[in-house]
Amino acid sequence: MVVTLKDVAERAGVSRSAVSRAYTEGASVSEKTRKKVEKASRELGYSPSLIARSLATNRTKLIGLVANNFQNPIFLEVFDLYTRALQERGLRPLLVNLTNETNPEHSVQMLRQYNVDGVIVATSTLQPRFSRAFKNANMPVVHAFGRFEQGSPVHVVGIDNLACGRMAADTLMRHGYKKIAFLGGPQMATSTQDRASGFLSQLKASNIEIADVVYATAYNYDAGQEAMLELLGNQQVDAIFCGDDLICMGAMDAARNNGLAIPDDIGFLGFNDMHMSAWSAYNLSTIRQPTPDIILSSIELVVSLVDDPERAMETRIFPCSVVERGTLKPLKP
Amino acid sequence: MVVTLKDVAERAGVSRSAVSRAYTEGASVSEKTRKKVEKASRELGYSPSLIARSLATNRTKLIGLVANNFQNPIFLEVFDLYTRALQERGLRPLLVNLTNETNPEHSVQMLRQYNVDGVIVATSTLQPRFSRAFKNANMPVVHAFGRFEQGSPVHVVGIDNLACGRMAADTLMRHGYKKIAFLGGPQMATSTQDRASGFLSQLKASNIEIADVVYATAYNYDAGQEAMLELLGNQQVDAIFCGDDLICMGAMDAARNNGLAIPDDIGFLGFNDMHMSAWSAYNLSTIRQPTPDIILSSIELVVSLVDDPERAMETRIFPCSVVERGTLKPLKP
DNA sequence: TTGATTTTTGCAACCGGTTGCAAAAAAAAT
DNA sequence: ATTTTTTTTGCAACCGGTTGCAAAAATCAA
Repeated sequence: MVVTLKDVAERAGVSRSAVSRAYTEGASVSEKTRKKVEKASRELGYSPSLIARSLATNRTKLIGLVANNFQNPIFLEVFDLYTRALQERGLRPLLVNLTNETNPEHSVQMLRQYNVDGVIVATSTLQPRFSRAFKNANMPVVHAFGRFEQGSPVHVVGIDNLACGRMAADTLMRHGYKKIAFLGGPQMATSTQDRASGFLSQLKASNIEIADVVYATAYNYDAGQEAMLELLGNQQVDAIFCGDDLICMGAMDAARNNGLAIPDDIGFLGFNDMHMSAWSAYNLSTIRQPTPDIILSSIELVVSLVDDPERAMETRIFPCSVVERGTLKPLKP
Repeated sequence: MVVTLKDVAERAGVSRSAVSRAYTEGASVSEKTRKKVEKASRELGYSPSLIARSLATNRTKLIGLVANNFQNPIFLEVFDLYTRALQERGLRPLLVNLTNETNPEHSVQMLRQYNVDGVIVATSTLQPRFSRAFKNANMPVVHAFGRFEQGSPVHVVGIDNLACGRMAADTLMRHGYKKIAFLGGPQMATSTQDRASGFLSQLKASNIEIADVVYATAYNYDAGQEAMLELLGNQQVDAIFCGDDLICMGAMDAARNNGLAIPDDIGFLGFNDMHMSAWSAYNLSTIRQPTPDIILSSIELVVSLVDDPERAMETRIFPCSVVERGTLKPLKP
């Protein structure tokens, strides 16, 4: 039924090892036998079984891609980049959806059963105990979009959320806003905490008192809308820094539904610069996170970790930048 | 280093077969040895290797999930549902990104190397030769969101796009529109062709002449916007049926940017009912595709195909429905 | 031509499980 | 207590590859 190494070997009149070697980069085979093997396998339509190879080599070419937010379109961009970049390197993503999962052991189990070569945790909202659990199970793990901190037990590739918070504060002040609020993502997410803390400290440093701080319950549109309604119930504000573009869109729609004009009555600054932020219905000024850089770098890192698990702990931080669009009033001259 | 069957067997004082059987549903083991095995593997932290099991059983529990559109957020909803539903059944999705891929053999290669148990092609824009190539490579394959047609060589789960096109026409006429245009997705997609053809035939049956027909070059926002600009250059229309919600949003924004009010100057009817369609910035009237039903059904089908590859060819069609929101003027009384 | 050196090859064991088969043990029937 | 039947167990082969090692073949040097 299915063509195996043995069939090819017989047809080519060589040993099984010879066939195996013909398919192994840098193995010791003469040009003559390689040609014979190639011919035979072409005629038979042979393609080697990665499963069998995995068993022998203890390498599966599978990378666990762990995510827990399938509501935010930014993650479609993330998956797109990951799948393509992994594919190009001959690796395959094994997608693990941790929405509503609370027990790290389950996920460890899943990934270990498939013997993944490495794990990339691609989210900023998963509790650190998950990546730590993978680490403890002896898998090479990289936390992409994770928190940047000293002495982290896992490799991190991401951004400096504190610096980004400060950048957001500077941007709003530069645009002349005074009554500034923060509308963050879920409060237990480290990204939210850091963005908030950088933002608040920078305002304080300029002697501007924060007008309000609210947190959305999730990184999605509905939660943004709800949080904005809560905020509107409080005192007047003239600008809001949102912890995420999607949340920001929810907030903007809530503001408009309450008769507020953007940016005349109220300014918005988002975070991420997802594709949709450029849509004219939002035209969102935002802080861009260099997603492709983070993704590529996290792949490089996890790949190198496979060959050298004891590699020195590393955190790679990429700079963010402000993207000016239409949700902030023009700069003071 | 890693705990194997043998280690557990030794510790439990039984044979390797006994351990294997303890982990196999319905195998012949006494309660006593099962307990011994459980205890030993708990103490050792054993978890069986699916790779090794796959080699022996010729079942990998991997399902190839083939997609080619990572720009349309509807696919994030699709991935979410697939990953969770597969996960619940002890299966894992192997995500294959076919953006820009033109050679079916490449994808066949990939999936065969990993010995996937089955393949779900989840897209309406992939050329049929791809799913046929999988089929020819002897993999159980289901085309979700595929074209419904007699004598299809692969199993299909989806909707009747012709009927949906007619439903769209009826809806627009019911709302009193007369100068109606069609703004489709890519013209070579079967879904586009069928929606167009059902739509046009139904208008003709009511003696309404179609005002214009244009096609977006991709199922995404930018393409929708461009196509709308093209359409605006032609004669006046008062309502548009778009072949996809995302395209529709692009078109709506283009219309608004040209000073048109929705639905007073121009009405829009979308397709899919993605989450975003309910956002107040669009509040899109649309035709709902029962995505969860299609996904669950396609999983059931591919799973049953694994055990019975010769199963009679089947096409499962789910009904669509109209979701009335705010982009069509109110019904005539 | 002969001997030394390098390259290529095949054997056989191994990766970590599953499973058909026959023997052993347990349970039921006589 | 003995025989028959049923259940449980271990042996050994197998799934489809890889790889260390020693033998064989090819190449080079003298």
